[in-house]
Order: sequence, then C-alpha cells, then structure tokens
Amino acid sequence: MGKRTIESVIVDGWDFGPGQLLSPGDVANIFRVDPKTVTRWANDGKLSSIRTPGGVRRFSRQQVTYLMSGR
Amino acid sequence: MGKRTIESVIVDGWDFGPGQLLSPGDVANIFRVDPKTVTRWANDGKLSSIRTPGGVRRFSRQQVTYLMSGR
DNA sequence: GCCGATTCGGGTAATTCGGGTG
DNA sequence: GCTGTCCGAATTACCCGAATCG
Repeated sequence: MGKRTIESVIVDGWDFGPGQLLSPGDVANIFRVDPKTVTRWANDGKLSSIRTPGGVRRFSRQQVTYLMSGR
Repeated sequence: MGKRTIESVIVDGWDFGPGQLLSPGDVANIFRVDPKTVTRWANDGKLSSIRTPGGVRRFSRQQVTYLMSGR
C-alpha cells in the first residue's frame, strides 16, 4: 500500500470515483432541466447519487452520459 | 479545459451537448406550430431527439437551425 | 468568519405525454 | 397527409426561506 488514495467508488454499478462527480446544476445543464428536477430523479430512483456530509447530492458522469445516449 | 461536464453528445450526427437543447415548446415557437406537431415530427423520424429520464423530449438547436435555413 | 452561488426542503403553476378525434 | 384540439396523467418549472458549498 502506501499513499492510501481512492481506487474506485462504485454505486449501483456506476462510477463515483475521482473526476466522475457531477453537481445537480451540472446534470440540469446537460438535460436542460431545472436542478430541482434532477433532485426528483434521484428521489425516484431514476438517478443514482451519493451525498456530501452536508447533504448535497453528487451524480455519476458515467451514468448521465449513458442516459443521454438513449437508455 | 474549463468546467468539464460533458464534452459532446452526438445523435444522428446532431449536437445534443450542453447548451444545445431545445424543449418541444421552443421548437414549436420557432416554427409557429403546436407542440404536439413537434412531437409527431419526432415520432416520424423527421426530427432527432433525446429523452430526459422522465420521458420528455429534447431537441438539437443545431438541427433546428439547419432545417430553418432551408433543408 | 464572510460572501456569492448553489442546493437543499416544500408547495403550486405550467408543459409535455399519450391516445383519440375532427 | 398534415395539423389543431380535447382529455387525464405524468413530468417539469418557478416560488420561497434556510442551509451548504467553494
């Protein structure tokens, strides 16, 4: 071992590792929806998410890209 | 590189990247047509579209601009 | 600690969906 | 063939004050 960095973080099969996290605003811009709508997707289980210790959601770039290109 | 969300999303050769998406109402206003008509264009394959996780269509500004300037 | 921007929550309007019909 | 409209259901947008982010 040694440096003790994060190798991978996978939730629901999606990559939440370093450089893969999108904010609600990011996802909203990508789909052209209100950030509130992104929150609803998360609550409805349509979008996987993790939470910061403060309670703010973060999303997987990998999953968002997948959803953009047609389910 | 700046904000780094998603580089590009191309469907049927048209740009569906961030800042390039139009709602059904947007397209309807541009062509002065009922939004339902825009939906029919999409169903008939005359207009490419992607869907939000909720099932609402989004269109490519690039394609609409192309069609506006006469085929 | 301060500050601007964002994202919580909730609630309520406005759009869009799909099918059917003129 | 193409478009507008009616309907109910589902999805999304805008409003607020409080909290978090960077």
